Amino acid sequence: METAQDQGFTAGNLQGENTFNMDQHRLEKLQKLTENNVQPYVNSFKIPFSIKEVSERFENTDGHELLEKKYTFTVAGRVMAMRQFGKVNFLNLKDRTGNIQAYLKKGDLAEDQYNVFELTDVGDFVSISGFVFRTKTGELTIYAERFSLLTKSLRDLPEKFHGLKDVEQRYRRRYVDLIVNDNVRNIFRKRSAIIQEVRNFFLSKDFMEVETPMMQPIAGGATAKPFVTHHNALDMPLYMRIAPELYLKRLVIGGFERVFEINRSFRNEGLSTRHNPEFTMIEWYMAYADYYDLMDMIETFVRNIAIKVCGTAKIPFNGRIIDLESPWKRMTMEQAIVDLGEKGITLEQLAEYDSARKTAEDLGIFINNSWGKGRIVLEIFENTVEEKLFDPIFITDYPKEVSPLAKSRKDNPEITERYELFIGGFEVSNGFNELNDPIDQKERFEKQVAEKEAGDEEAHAMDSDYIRALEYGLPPTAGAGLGIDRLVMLLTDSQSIREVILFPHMRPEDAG
RNA sequence: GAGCCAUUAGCUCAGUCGGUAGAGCAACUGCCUUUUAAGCAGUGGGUCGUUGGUUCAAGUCCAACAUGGCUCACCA
Repeated sequence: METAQDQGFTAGNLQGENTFNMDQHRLEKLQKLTENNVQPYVNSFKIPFSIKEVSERFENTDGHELLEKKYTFTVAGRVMAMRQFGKVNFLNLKDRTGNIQAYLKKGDLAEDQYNVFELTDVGDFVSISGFVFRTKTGELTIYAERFSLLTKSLRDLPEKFHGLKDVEQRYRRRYVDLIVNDNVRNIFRKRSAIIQEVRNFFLSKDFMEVETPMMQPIAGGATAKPFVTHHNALDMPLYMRIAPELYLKRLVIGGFERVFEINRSFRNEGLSTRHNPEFTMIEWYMAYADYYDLMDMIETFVRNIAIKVCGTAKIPFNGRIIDLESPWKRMTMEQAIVDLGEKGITLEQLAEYDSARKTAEDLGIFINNSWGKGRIVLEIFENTVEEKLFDPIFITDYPKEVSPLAKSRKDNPEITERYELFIGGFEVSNGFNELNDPIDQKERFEKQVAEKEAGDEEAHAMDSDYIRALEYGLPPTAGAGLGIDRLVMLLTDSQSIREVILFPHMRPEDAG
C-alpha cells in the first residue's frame, strides 16, 4: 500500500518547510495514521442515505421504539464538533443535507477503530455505522458501532461559535465560509433555486434556451467597456461579451421566435457593491410581443419566484420590506422626476433642451456639451429618483438618445418603447421593443461610432453583420435583460453583490 | 480613480497617557459513561499587514506601500 510517506508527504518534511502553515498536531496524527497503515484519504466510500433522510425518517419515533428495533444506518460527513465526556464522545456530523449527532463509547468500538477515532479532528470526514437512539435530551443520535476515517483535514476550522467573519477571508476561502456559515450556504442554495425557477418559467412559456458566443469580434448589445483578449491561431483580438443581445436577435431573425440565455457577461469597469466584472443575467427575446408583455412576464415570475424561494412576496431588504405582491407601478421617466424627484421640477422644464439643462445644472449635475435633451433628462432621473425606488416600479419612455437598440414611439420619435425595472433602489431589468428597421439601426450605429471616435470608450461599434441580419427582417419583437445577481441580492437580503457570487473577483493575496 | 475606516494567536476580539503581548474558543496533557458554545485543572502558541521614520523606548505617534470594507465616480 502506498502511504503518505511514500509520496514524500510526511509531517516531518512539511513541518520543515511549513509552507502551508498547517496544524502540526494534525500532521503528527496524519503520520501516525500512515504508520498504522490507515488510509487518511480513502479512495472511495459510498453511503445509501443522507443525514437528512435518516433524521427525517426517525424524527417522530420515540426513544423506546428506537432501542427496541435498533435501526442501523451508516452516515458520512464532516466532523463539525467533538465533545469528550469521560469514556464517551459526542460528535456532530454534517453533510449537504444537515447535521446529526453521533455517540462513540470506548469499549463498544473495536480497538483499532477507536484508535483511529482518537486521531480524528474537527474538520475530518468520517463515516459512522450504528443504531439510532435518543439521548437524555431527546436528540436523535447514532450510536457508533463502526467508525472509519474517510479524509483527514490538516487545517483548523474557524471557531465554532463566531465562525469565519473576516469578509476578505470569507471571499478568498469561500470553501471555509461555506463549511461553517450555514447562512452563506443558504444564499447559494437560494441562488441555484432562483436560476432553476427562471429557467422553468421560460421553458414553460415555450422559450428555447440557447448559447451564444462569449468571445466576440465586436462587443455589442450594451454601452460598456469590454475585456480584450487575443486569439493566437487567428491572430485577432476578441472581446469578452458585454451582452448576448445582438446574437439572440439574430436567432429570432433565424426563426427561433422565443429564445433566452442565462448568460455570464463581462464589463471592464469599476467594482462596487452592485458591480462585479463578470455577472449573470438572463436575456430573452419574444417575437409578436411588446414591452408591455415583458413587464407582465417579469412581474409574474419575480413574484412567483419570491413566493417559491422566500415563502412570501413581501421580502425583507436592507431593514425594510419590499412589496412584490401588490401590482407594480408603471410611470414615465419624466413623470417620475416630477413626482418622486426633487420638489419643484415641472414637466414643462423637462420639455426643452435649454430648460432641462438649466434644471440639471441647478441641481449640481454635470452636463457634457455633447449631450442632448434625452441624456440630460436621464441624468436628472438617475441623480434624483433612482435610489428612492424601493418597491418595484417600471420606468418607461426612455429617451432615444440613450437607447440605441430600442424602437421609437410612433407619436414621439425621441422617446423609445422601453422600460427599466427598479427594486430596492437599483436597476434590476431593462427591456424594450427591438429596433428592427435596419436603416434606422445603421444610422444609430453610425452616431455611436462617431461618439466612439470622439473618445467615448463605451459607445457601440458598427456591427455590419447585425445590420445585414436585420435587412433579412426581424419580426416585431420585444426583448429584455434581468440581472440575476441583483435579483438574488434582493431575495436574500444581501447588500453586496459579492455576497451572492461564489468567488467574487479579488486582487491576488500576495500582491506586493 | 478619490475619500474614510480596518489589519494583533488557527478563529472572534481586547490592548488605557508610548514603557518587555492579553482573553475566549480551538489545540495539547490530565480528570469526568447522555454531552451539545459541556465542565474542571494545567501547557504550548505572536515578525502586532509590510517598509521606513520620530523616540531612551512604538502594537500604540508619523509617512509610504499592500490587502480588504464602506462611500463616491463609472456602470447593470
